[in-house]
Amino acid sequence: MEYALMALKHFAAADNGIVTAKEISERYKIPYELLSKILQKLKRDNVLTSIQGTKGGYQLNKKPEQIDMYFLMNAVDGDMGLTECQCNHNTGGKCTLNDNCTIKEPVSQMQREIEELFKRKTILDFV
Amino acid sequence: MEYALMALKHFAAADNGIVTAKEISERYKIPYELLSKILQKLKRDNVLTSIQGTKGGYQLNKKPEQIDMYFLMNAVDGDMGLTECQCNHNTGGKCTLNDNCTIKEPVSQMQREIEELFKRKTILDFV
DNA sequence: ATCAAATAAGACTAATTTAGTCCTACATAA
DNA sequence: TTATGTAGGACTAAATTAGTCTTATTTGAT
Repeated sequence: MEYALMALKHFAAADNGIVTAKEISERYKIPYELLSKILQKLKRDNVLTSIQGTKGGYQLNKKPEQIDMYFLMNAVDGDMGLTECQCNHNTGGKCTLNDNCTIKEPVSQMQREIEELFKRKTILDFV
Repeated sequence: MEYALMALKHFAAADNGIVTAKEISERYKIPYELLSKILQKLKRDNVLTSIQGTKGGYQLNKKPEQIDMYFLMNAVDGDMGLTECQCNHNTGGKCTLNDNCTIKEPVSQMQREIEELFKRKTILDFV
């Protein structure tokens, strides 16, 4: 996650310029292949666009203020959740405790509040 | 964490009564030894008191509204943090990226906001 | 005294997750 | 045709975590 944020901050500062994975990797001492994977995920979720070949690289596809932390965490780290069951709450989220869980409602309430907080934070807050 | 919350909800409902690990474990189908460990942690951090021997068990040591989620997560799951470096921020928190980290300030700002949210939530919200 | 029912706690296991590496394929500008 | 880039799958090693096993200790009751 921190790698994604640092990279996106860099893209935001580069202001629509094309930047390569190698540049970012060297500049911030982030393992190249690991960073590549992260940038590919960001591309897959349309946060970045990519240009292949020589003179290729990545480019922001959204304004910094349009990229929020909730979206980012789901894109980069996978579903985020307060508890096990809240993790996949948007993919049908099965609760392993089933009938025995006594805290479904307050937990999902809290999950909503966390999500709101994360949705309010955008890359703009990181530049 | 969910086990701790369910247990504490049960204690709150039992209203200062003594409850054994076995009771809770059977009632909610929580593995006995695992639950025991959790209750011991809660005791270690003075959320519960324990009474040994026959007729022993655990008892709430604070009012539900005095037990907040931030404290709880630290007690049960260990330090909680948005990022690696924020995890042990109260134990000197070393950042593995050192000088290369470009997002220290906004990350710790966000960490503070998360902590505030967690501190506002107490067991009272779960009963 | 002894027994049963409880907490206390350390050592261990198995499964999962995750950071990071390795390798190969493909795209493209010069 | 070559150098430089993205794309992506397979793999490894380390850390984490849920859960188990075992042993010790406390204490009320018979």
